[in-house]
Amino acid sequence: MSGFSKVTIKDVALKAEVSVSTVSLVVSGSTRVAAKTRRKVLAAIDELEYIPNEYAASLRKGKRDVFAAVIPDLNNPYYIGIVRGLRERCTKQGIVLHISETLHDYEVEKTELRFLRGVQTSGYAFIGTVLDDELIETLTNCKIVSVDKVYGFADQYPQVLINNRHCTYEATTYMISKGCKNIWYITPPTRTFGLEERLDGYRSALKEAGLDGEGHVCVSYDGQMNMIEAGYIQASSILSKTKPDALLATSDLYAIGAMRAIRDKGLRIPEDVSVIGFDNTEYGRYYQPSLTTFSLPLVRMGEMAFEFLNGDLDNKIGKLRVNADFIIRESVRK
Amino acid sequence: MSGFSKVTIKDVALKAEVSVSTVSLVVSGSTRVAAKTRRKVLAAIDELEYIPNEYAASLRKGKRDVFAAVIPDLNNPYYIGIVRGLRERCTKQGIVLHISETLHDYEVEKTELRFLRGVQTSGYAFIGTVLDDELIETLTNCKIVSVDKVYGFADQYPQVLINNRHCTYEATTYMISKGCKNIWYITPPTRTFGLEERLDGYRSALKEAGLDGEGHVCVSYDGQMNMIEAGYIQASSILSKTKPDALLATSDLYAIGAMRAIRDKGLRIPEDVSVIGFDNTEYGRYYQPSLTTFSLPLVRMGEMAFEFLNGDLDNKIGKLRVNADFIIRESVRK
DNA sequence: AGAATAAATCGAAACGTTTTAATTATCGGT
DNA sequence: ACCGATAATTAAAACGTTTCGATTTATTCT
Repeated sequence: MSGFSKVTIKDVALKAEVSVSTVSLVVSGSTRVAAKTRRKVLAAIDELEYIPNEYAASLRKGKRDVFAAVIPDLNNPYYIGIVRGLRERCTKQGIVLHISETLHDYEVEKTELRFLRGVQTSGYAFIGTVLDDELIETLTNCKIVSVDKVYGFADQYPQVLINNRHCTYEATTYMISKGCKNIWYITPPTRTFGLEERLDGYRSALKEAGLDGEGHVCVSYDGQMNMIEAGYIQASSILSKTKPDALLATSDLYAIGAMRAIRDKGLRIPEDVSVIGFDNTEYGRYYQPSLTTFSLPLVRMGEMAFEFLNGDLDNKIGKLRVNADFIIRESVRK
Repeated sequence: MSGFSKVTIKDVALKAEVSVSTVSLVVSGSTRVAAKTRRKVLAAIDELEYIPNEYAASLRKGKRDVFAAVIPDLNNPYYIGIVRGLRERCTKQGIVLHISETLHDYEVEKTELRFLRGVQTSGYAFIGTVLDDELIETLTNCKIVSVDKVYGFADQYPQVLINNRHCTYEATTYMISKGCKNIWYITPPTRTFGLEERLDGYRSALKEAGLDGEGHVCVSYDGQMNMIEAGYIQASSILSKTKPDALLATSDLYAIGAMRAIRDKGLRIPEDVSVIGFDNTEYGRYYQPSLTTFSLPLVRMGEMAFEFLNGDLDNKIGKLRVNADFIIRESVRK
């Protein structure tokens, strides 16, 4: 625990018999300081265990490089993958990444955003987050990128998106090709652009095959964080009113809940009902039967978000599409 | 996006026709300012969209209340639950919680810790993290608490622990009572105190029952982050060399991997082999068969960690035990 | 060797707050 | 209507850096 260290740059300067400015130069790795003095300073720093005060530095510099990853839920492996890509690049560049879990709670969003603005956060990655316009508008002097999902006036900001429409289209036609006729779709309320697209892909495929998809959507309730449970509830509700032979879910987590619901009804997967998820989680992969799903390049998506925030992709203000791979496993009938 | 706002306290003071100090007083919610002036200031703040600069404030105040949650892996629901309890309390108190994911990577640990010291982090919660002595020693002027697991000289710091020994003992005797005889235990390397205790509980139960437990441990490799896969690999290796009738795992995630391995061998759960996990994750709950496991008061544990850091539990420097509940479901034979 | 140039170092001013101590305004009691 | 006390306000110093421009020291070129 030790004492009240509080070693400042001044102490170092004193010990190294050199000016404060020189120490600062050394610390920031400037080249215009003689090797000999640098050594002296470094030695002093080492001995005194000097740690630069971030607050003072950032205050003077006018900003610190802080990026924020705003996600709804730490429990969703989907978000975590993206965050990981973001974080790796951040630490590589000495940028601090602050992770904000909002739980879709307005109060939390507000306080987190307040803090983030206070520390002059220069880059915000909103991941699967729908933010109040009012809240978004308070963000000034910074870069914003939206990953996969999207808030109200999102078109003002760059987005990294997956080929949503194509995925659900492919999944649905795949099921149809295996003989499924009564295909239901489990999704949260589609207030977001990405989810809208997914729904659209699903419907198009049904329509093309001459099947009716209008009623075959089951929306889980808003703000539901316990996703597996939500999937269970939604699937149960479907099963109680009809006899589907296929379920398509916008998340592996929904799918896992759904599979359990199917089993609880005494039905078999995939013989009686086929299931397809989304995200290629470890959970789906090791479930029994293993889950057919889409694999998203999550880490890469996080990296792309970083590149936007970091100005590497500067002028390309627009959507950046990323491909999801269809992973065929055991949960759809042969 | 807008311009270069950069509204400072000075601007507010100017607009409200009042001194800088008064604005500061208002912002910090002091009572010694007249209602009339307060209104004026508040109006100015509102109009100018003033956001206090955290850096300046913290620099002046000497510290900001920042706590850190250091965890190895964001993908483990176990850690996330604890973090959530911690975070809730933090935001309630206006304390910022910085989440550090280390992936057990020394370099990451070092840079994260460096940043955290720079922002004068006053409380560190190490969750499931084994930190280098050298690294820990650099932490000064702050509170430290260790949750569930423990590093080298941990006894200097308070810990919140679960009743590990009791859990594994109970799980093992339970399996024995159901007729299991060849019970294996899947655990990561037991460098940590908590895991040591768990192993001990398992061994005691076996010994008491006159069974040999010495060889019946399967250690997954170090630093393995993909826990389900690790469980799968370890269980496969067990199954290839012997014919266990029960598997006990230190995490639901290991157990899920193990269950899949068992199935892949053509064996049934629980008829051929029983499985018990740890942590009571959603995944285990909805798996088929649902997983018998231990439910930990994760959120409460996070809250307790907070209380230590916040000084609420001040003098009690020691271990704080928390009970885990045995959740009996379908994965153990009747 | 001396002037001109380059390299290394330094002093001091800022960055935007909080806080202490001092100043000014307000109030209750006579 | 005045005094003392209390409430409200303020000026100015400090927090620990970075950075600009200036100064000193070393190097190069004639």
